[in-house]
Amino acid sequence: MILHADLDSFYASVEQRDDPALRGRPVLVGGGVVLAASYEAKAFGVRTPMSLSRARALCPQAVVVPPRMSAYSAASKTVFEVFRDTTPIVEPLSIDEAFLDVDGLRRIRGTAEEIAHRLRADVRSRTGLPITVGVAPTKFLAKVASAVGKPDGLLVVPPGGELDFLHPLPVERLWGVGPVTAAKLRERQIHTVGHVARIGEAALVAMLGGGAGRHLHALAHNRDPRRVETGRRRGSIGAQCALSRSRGLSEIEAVLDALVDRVTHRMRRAQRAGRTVTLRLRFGDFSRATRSRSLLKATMQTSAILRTASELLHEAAPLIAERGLTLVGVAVGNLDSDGAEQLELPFSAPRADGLDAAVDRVRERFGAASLRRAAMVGREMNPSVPLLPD
DNA sequence: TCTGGGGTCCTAGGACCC
DNA sequence: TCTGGGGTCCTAGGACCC
Repeated sequence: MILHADLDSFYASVEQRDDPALRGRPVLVGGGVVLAASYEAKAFGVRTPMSLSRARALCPQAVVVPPRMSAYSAASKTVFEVFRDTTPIVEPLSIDEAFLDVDGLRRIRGTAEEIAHRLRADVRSRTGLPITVGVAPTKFLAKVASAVGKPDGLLVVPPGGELDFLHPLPVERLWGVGPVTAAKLRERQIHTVGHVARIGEAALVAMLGGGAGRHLHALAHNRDPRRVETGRRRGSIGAQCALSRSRGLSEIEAVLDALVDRVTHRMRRAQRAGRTVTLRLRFGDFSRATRSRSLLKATMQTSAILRTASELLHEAAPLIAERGLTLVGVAVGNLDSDGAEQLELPFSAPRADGLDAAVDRVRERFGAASLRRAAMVGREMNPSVPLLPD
């Protein structure tokens, strides 16, 4: 059985924990937008992400507090310690939720339900925060169960009872159904998960495309073979900033400079180098665009990443002049996947067999594309390195 | 419903390679 | 000289998640 553990209104709960005056009252955490709302505020229809002005209109008596990210990080750290004390197989999903695999613990720790019960009590006593746990045979169903069990609850879907639980739920409960897909389904009078399960895979594929169609068909039948995976690493690190008024290119460059600085600082702290720089843009009409470029070699150097981001920005200048910019962001991806670490590996091994054998090893291990890249990197660092025959 | 900041995954075409 | 099938990588966009 799999547990999905999800803290309730995480940021708002931390605020209520740390300031007794906020307990029992509607609390909104946010700046321009609601990042979290306490259950007292949700009762008035406040949701995330909703503009703060609209949230105040719905719930005038709400207390608004600015976010304190360091407090939330600290609370999250303690919660994940409780998770890892429960089972070594923990897969974090975000700052406030994770999957836990408790198969194999039965003889020492009891049934999944007993473990979940204790987990909730441990989180409560060690952090003072409410948490909801869903228990089910699959990841997907455990996540649905925790959503249905909120707030401060425990919901177990017993083996054999999966479809009875799942089929009456609205289609929006399916993982991967957002506003666009929900609208397409509702257009065809499909409102429940049970209905999705009945209409057949071919019809879903025709409606939503191959990937999404097969995915939803499988979930609606509770077919989800994914294991709880430990040790997953992020694929990208980024930062972005909404712009309240239109600015000239030089002002945007200054913002970009600060964003790149933030990103590379985080990359160095995480010891990750990246090879693909992506510039994210959002315009006055809320349309979006991305521009990206892959470097020859993974880097975490501010200068190299800023230079690339700046080039991309100038290439997008006509688009920005035409539509006006409301958000700029930068992300670095391809983290450590194909960069310096791998390219250096075959050459650092002791070798008496010379360059040709090393070239063969690189080709065999990483493919021709990496070999070309290695050759280019080599020439960049030392132009006297001969060009390799392919 | 007038929209923050951090991410993931999928699709699709074109370049290039064997 | 022309052709094909299979594969990787790059770029861009889009939907979705918390």
